[in-house]
Amino acid sequence: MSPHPPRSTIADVARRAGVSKATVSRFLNHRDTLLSPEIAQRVEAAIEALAYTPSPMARALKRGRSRLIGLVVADITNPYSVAVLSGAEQACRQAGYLMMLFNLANERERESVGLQMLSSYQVEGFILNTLGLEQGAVLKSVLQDRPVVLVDRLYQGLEVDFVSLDNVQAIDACFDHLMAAGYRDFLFVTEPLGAVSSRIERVRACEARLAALAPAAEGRWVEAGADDPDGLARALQDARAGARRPPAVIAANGVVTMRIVAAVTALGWRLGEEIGLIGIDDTSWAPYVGPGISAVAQPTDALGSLAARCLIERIGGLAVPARTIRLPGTLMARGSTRLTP
Amino acid sequence: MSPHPPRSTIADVARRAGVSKATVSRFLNHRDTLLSPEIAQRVEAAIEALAYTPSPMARALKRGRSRLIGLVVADITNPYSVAVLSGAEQACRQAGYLMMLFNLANERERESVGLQMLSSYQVEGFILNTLGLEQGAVLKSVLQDRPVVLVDRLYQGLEVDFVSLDNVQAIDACFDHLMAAGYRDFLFVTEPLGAVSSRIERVRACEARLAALAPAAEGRWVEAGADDPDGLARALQDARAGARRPPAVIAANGVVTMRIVAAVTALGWRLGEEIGLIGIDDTSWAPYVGPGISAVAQPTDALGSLAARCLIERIGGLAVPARTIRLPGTLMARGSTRLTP
DNA sequence: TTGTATGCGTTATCAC
DNA sequence: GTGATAACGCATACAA
Repeated sequence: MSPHPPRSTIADVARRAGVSKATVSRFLNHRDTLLSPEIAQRVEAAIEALAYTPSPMARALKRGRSRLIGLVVADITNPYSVAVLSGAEQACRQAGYLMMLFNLANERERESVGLQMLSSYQVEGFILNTLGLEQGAVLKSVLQDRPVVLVDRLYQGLEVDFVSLDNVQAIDACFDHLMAAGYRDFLFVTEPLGAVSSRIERVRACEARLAALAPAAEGRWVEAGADDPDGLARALQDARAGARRPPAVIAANGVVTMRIVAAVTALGWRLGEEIGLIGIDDTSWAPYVGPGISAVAQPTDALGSLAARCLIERIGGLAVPARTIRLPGTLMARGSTRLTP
Repeated sequence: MSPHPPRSTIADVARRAGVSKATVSRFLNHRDTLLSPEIAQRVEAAIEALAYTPSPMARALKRGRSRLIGLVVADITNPYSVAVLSGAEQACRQAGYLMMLFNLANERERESVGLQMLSSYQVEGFILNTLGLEQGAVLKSVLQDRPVVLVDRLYQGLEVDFVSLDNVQAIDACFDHLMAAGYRDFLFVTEPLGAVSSRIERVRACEARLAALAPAAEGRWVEAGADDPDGLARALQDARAGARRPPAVIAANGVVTMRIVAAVTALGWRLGEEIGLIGIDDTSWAPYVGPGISAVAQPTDALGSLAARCLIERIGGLAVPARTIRLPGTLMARGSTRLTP
């Protein structure tokens, strides 16, 4: 008695139905055409009886196509990544693809490993949301001309479809809201820029808007890593010190928003009183921290499903130039930007 | 010119190195033994030159073993799931396994689909954190005697390794802390019980403790689904109405904690003043909502990596009776349970 | 120590 | 319409 009652194969089905393997295969793949109803019946019954399921592995080996899509995320701990992932996964599933996930856990050494791994599983395409440090050339070789779509982060020298938040619109929305609320002194806080395009874009958008607003309003930006909470606290204090009225802080994403909340709490300040706060990424907790934290919600679901759809189109053979899709964010005004003069 | 420069295979390597395919295969699998250094050199060089990577698919097909582990999570949107996943993924990786993820998105129809899918990819074992509604018998058939370890949620009629928070200890820790803080009136809030064993265990632990504490303390428990915020609000009001001093609410998990925070906010109450709150699951935002929310932190990383390790032991052939591993939680005391009489 | 041959579960190309 | 048969990329029993 074998411990693993081995899965039934196409051969088993063929035997039981009294037909050839080829016929069973035809039933599986071209059920509609080329099959006499009587035989189809028998095959179907045999499949049913044996609880037969095709082996995607063998199928992929033979066909060269795996019905697999590879997703690389920078950090699955980030709710943004998960939200995008959910959207993408749904779209993939609807199109009959399965998603293989590779999480970088923010370690850039893992980037090429992940790509290799996914690649070796014959994924038909990649959705990438990575650290962006790999060289374009290296990247291209492991990608092997398979379709790629980038989410949120652009790769230098890789001209492929790109789906992302409209960072300029999002930053502008923050400033519009803040100006209307009466704020005139600003501090933009981002994670260390590195080579991450979305971070850079947001900073640039911020600088541009600040330049346009001067001299009615003024501000600057700082990087705040996880390792230096004191630096962030000092930056906040400086912002307050140099301002006539409460300044407003703009957080580049949800992670930074949390760090700012921590710093503000440590300083004993109240959001919306001593300091204003708005951030990109609307998190589940934003409404309940302090007086509620204002935020620009990203259309994460749409981003994910669009990315998947673009990729699947490419896999299907679509050959148009690289597309860039920018989706607008939605401003959620809450107490943290209700300036009380 | 073909669009996909096809990946090089073992045959290409063999040709380039001037050896047989078998030799290359030996180099790959038994590098240490059975190989003359000179030939090994040549093979290695060829592999390098061609950037050859073995096809895990073909390998799995031949060997019957895929080096894949299937993980089914109830809801990837839940940070608890992600945290466990991270821990498990790391352990798998260290042991040379790749994890295939299937997210149920809380839809129970997907449960059997997911199992089938993973199963068809020849995963060598399963880590399951599911909705728990599938029949044991059905389950067994798709599992096909492959090793399984359950995380957080027990399956009726499936005697396999199980890794989870020590729910009794966690609930007791809550009560100990709450009693010490001076609370005497309690309300335990859980997601609808359904067939989810962890929810049931926590309620039972709560009932037991309440019974032991009576009549010095008293309380009850309620289910609070996402669809009925009013019901939760009423339950909270009832709890306050019937109590001499502020009652304490115990949330069965992070999701419920968030719902309670929303309800308390809507009622205009302050945590730690009109009402106490402690919850299982220490979330990133817990320290920053109101005066900070007390919580019992789950050792999510350890849970995940233990689950993976157990599974890998089983895959390796370990044949001991089903093990049950319960890890203690860690109480984080914050402002929400600082009773101010 | 190395090469030859076979088969893993499929699909595709031929015949019939 | 349907059935042999080869091939996908690899690992292994066996022969040399």
